[in-house]
Amino acid sequence: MPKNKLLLIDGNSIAFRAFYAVQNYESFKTKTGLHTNAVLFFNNMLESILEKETPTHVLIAFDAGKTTFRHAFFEDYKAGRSKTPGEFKEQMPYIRELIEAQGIEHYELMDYEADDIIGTLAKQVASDEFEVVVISGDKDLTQLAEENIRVEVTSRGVSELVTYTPEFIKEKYGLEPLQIIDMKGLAGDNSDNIPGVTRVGEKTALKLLHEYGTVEGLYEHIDDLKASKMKENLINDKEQALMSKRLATIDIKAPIDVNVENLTYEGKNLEKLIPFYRQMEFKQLLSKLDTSGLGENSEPMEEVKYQFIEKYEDISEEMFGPNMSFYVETLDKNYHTAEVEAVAWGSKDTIYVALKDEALHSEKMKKWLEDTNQTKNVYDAKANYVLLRRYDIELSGIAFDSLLGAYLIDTNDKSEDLAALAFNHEYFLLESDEAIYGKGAKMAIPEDQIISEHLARKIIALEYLKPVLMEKLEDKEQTDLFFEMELPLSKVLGKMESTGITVNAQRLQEMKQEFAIRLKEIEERIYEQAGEEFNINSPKQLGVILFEKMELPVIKKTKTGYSTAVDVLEQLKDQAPIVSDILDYRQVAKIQSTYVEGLLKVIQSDGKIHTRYVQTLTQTGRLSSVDPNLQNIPVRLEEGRKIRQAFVPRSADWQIFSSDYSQIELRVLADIAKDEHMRDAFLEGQDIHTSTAMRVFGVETPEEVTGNIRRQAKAVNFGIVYGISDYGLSQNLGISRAEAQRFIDTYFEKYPDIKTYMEEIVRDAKDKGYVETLWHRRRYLPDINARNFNIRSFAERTAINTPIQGSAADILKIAMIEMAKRLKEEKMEATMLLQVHDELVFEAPKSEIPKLEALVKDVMENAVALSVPLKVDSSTGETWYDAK
DNA sequence: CTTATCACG
DNA sequence: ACGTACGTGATAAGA
Repeated sequence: MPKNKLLLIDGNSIAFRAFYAVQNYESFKTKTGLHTNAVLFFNNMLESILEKETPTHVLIAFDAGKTTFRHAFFEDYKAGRSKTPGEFKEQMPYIRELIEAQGIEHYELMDYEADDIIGTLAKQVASDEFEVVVISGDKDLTQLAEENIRVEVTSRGVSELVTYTPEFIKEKYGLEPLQIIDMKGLAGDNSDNIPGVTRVGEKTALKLLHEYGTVEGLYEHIDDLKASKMKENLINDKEQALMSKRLATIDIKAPIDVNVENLTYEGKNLEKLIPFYRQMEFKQLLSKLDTSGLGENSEPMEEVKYQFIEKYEDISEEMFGPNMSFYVETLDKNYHTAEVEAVAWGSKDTIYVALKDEALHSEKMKKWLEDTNQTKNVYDAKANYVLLRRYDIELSGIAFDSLLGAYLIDTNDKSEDLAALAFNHEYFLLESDEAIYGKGAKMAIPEDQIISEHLARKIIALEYLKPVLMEKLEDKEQTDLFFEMELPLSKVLGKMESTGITVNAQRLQEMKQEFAIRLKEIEERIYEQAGEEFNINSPKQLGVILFEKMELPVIKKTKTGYSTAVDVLEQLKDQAPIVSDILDYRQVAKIQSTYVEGLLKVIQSDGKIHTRYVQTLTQTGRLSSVDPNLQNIPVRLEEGRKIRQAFVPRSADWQIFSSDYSQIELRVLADIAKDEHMRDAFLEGQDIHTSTAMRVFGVETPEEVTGNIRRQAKAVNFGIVYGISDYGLSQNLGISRAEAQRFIDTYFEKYPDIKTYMEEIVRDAKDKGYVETLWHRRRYLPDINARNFNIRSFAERTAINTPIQGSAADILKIAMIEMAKRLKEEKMEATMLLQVHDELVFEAPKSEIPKLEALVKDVMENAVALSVPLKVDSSTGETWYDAK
């Protein structure tokens, strides 16, 4: 019969170590703002110990009561400890809950410490039949070590354990385990405020104990010691030494009421652990749990039933119907070029799977996908629109998209695939793509049956998700946002992505040559001034040259060394001409590598660039653009702006047309905050920054507003939108903080409604835990009640900014949908190409431009009705550069 | 795979 | 007193 093994864990000390296992515990937090770092690391540590020790019995002991029997003879026991942080305290109840869910007993005894419970039980139980393992973050426990008691002490946070057996203690200190108490008696312990003997530390104590064995032994022979300061101290502190020893002695006769037979460990309690992990938002841990046998979404899955389609000719009309789910698998994220690995469709009990793109060659499939009345339920509608278009299929009749739905429900959802998304919505039956295909270099297609089953299960997950997500959308009043805005938009965006924008590669090649020559020139000048060659692109090497070799003053540092960012270099420009050259080099090198070479690399065989808009990423509702990013093509500096000359219309007699909203965020703010002064300025068509300048700086007429004053007012307006701070504004304007604060004070005095809005939205966010746009797009702000000033302030600024930036994003989305509709109705050739947050870019036959201009203006300005007018500025040109 | 830098709204 | 503006993506270095 295998030996029994009792695991005894010091709950308090491990919890404490777990809490301090990470520096920044603010990033471990639930949506409602509860910290979870200690719970998480406690859990991880517990699991790793259980796995390593495979105990038959487990108990976790906790301290209880404010005073223990130790306080009875030493008031100041554990005094002077810094207060435990509230972020730690709030997690203690959850740690107990975790322990229960892990299927483990915990115990505490009034006025006793965990040490005493552990000591008593360990000594009771340890025998040749029962091995005992003690886990603690505290070395005190090592006094318990004996033949059948092993003590493990954490080191380096909670990641490693050091084993204390009698042999180890002998080797390390030359002591028996029990002499650990004598060592504490003499040397004391700062953390528990055990005094020990004055000026005696670990080293002296060891020396004395090697000689005399115990504290008592030492005092018996105290007269043998040579006269010394130490001897005096020992004599003076005799009582204190004896008391200290008593304090450090673990009570192995505590009146505990625990029977080891009740401590058997039989594994996790999944019924408790799953909801608990969910509450803690431990998604990683959840996904690793074996959830088989737990309710209907986690029933052990017998083999999934599906019909395997060998050849597209085998596809028949009976295989299709309305209200089915559809899924196309690609391994590469870029659906413009990705190869199709498998296609699946069907409903809960009838599922069809075909490998590769076989199914997409079926005319019946095409007919079903294109039929608006044959509704389909998908994951990532936009990807499907674009990908199917490559097979000459115009997807239509999309009734639901789980990816889009989950994003609206929680913009924070970082699910990498359908399995993770489903998991977040209580569906546990789908394996992750990573588990099926692997990742990185090891990514590969498994055998036919594995991938087919995986796809079939995806269909089941999609069928499950639709009603679940719909209900959640309804709860949040987001059904309109979903069905009227995001879902129609996905079709419009898909069209734009498929269309792509024509790029003049030759123009880019010319620029590449020119820039290469210029870089060479600047490079040589830099090397000459530096007196050596080095990698200018390396901030590290550049820092050495500028701040060590050339001894320029260090203005700012980064975590890793000297900062060489623009604002720093700008300040150093006058001190050494090399700095200007470096700035030039940086500017040109950026344009060359990111834009000229970067764009050349992504021109497809059709001579166009096809970006992908990520519709489910930003926290505010904006789009983002990847592969390549076409939303950050240079415009501010002439040098870079020339890149836009390479963006051209599809044919010679067409033109590029661009329209952008003027001051859309400030208009949205004026509307949301109901500020009459700002609203009047917009209603009267005034220049908003001039108007702000007049009010804030007390200028009588617009003519008197100088360029500089307007610039400052503009910075204040920007600051307002971002959730202003004196520091931020002072940095931006290069003024003092006090001055910046005066600007802000005056601004709020002149625009009291803006001030009220900011206060109200922050209060509202603290109250509800989230903020919303005008169209109910929601962003949760778990940090809004954080105790840490910086973290809380950041959340407060976000609360101010998100409804503004987000509502502006909503407006452009509405305009885009309407624009696509009108272009179709009017049967125009003009095509929408790009969206850059407040700007839409089109291409159109020259002859159509006047009509397009009127139409775009009408659609954009009337997309929504705010209490202030919306205004657009438009321009046309032979290239994107010329449309300015 | 993280850090610093810099491009855009 | 605390130390920052809001939202993104791509590139090159250097662990």
